[in-house]
Amino acid sequence: MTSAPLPLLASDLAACCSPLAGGALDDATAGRLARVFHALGDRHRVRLLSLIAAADGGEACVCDLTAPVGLAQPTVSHHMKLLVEAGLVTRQQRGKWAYYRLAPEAATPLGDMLRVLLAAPAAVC
Amino acid sequence: MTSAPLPLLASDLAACCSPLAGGALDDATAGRLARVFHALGDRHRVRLLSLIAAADGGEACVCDLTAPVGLAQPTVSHHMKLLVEAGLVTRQQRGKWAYYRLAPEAATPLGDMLRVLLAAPAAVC
DNA sequence: TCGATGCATCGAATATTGTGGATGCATCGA
DNA sequence: TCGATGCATCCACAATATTCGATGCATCGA
Repeated sequence: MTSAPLPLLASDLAACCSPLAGGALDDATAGRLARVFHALGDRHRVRLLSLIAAADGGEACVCDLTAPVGLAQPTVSHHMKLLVEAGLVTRQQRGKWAYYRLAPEAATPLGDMLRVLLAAPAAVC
Repeated sequence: MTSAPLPLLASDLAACCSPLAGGALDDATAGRLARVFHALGDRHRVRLLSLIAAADGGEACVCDLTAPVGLAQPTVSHHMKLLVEAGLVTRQQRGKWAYYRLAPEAATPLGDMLRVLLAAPAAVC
């Protein structure tokens, strides 16, 4: 994983959708998707995401998250950074606190799925 | 990543859905989801998946995949193993060839999304 | 102005992954 | 029976990720 504020869920993926090679995803598109999936490929990050989704007001600060996931504050901060870079979460600094909430641009298949999974994991069964 | 033929997409996730902690995913469920996402968190694997989806008859053998992704055969074999273990793909040995196809049990939010993404990446825009 | 608090970043140790050459096992056709 | 072919596994190396203590920067309340 490198960097780049990462587009992802919606808007910027628009820049992708280049000519498909025989119906299959081209490498660039695959790479973009993989970056989001990669961000979701850690149980702590999935947990963080769901904690935010379930949080009061749909937002949470790092201090709300460290205890539930059982990780140190710098570690949680690191994971949150990855989620933000993946475009899955937004960060808003309000005074002393940094509030995270699910990215709103998730009006995509991926976003739909996430909302379903995070809101009602029973639907997966 | 450890092992376990991994359940995933549908059926076995049924065993999950344990009592949710305050609306958030419990650790075990998060772990299960993360395992699937992790498998999708590599651009080559996303590519392999889409190549299979787009392949004639919906199935492909390793020999069909090495060239498009530009990886050596052992490497492709390794990635395919991960996809199978994640429950995203099934493997069927027919004579000399091993045929891979998308797992059918993908009648889940995750599966729906994958089908949309792989079939019509334009929908992501 | 000062101490306390919330977070991000840095740095370093450790653990996981991705990768492909070498190899071995089946299967197939001759 | 033999050589060729398709794959998986083994092994080792390089590249990445995860984790957290130490540290620094803001902000807040007194």
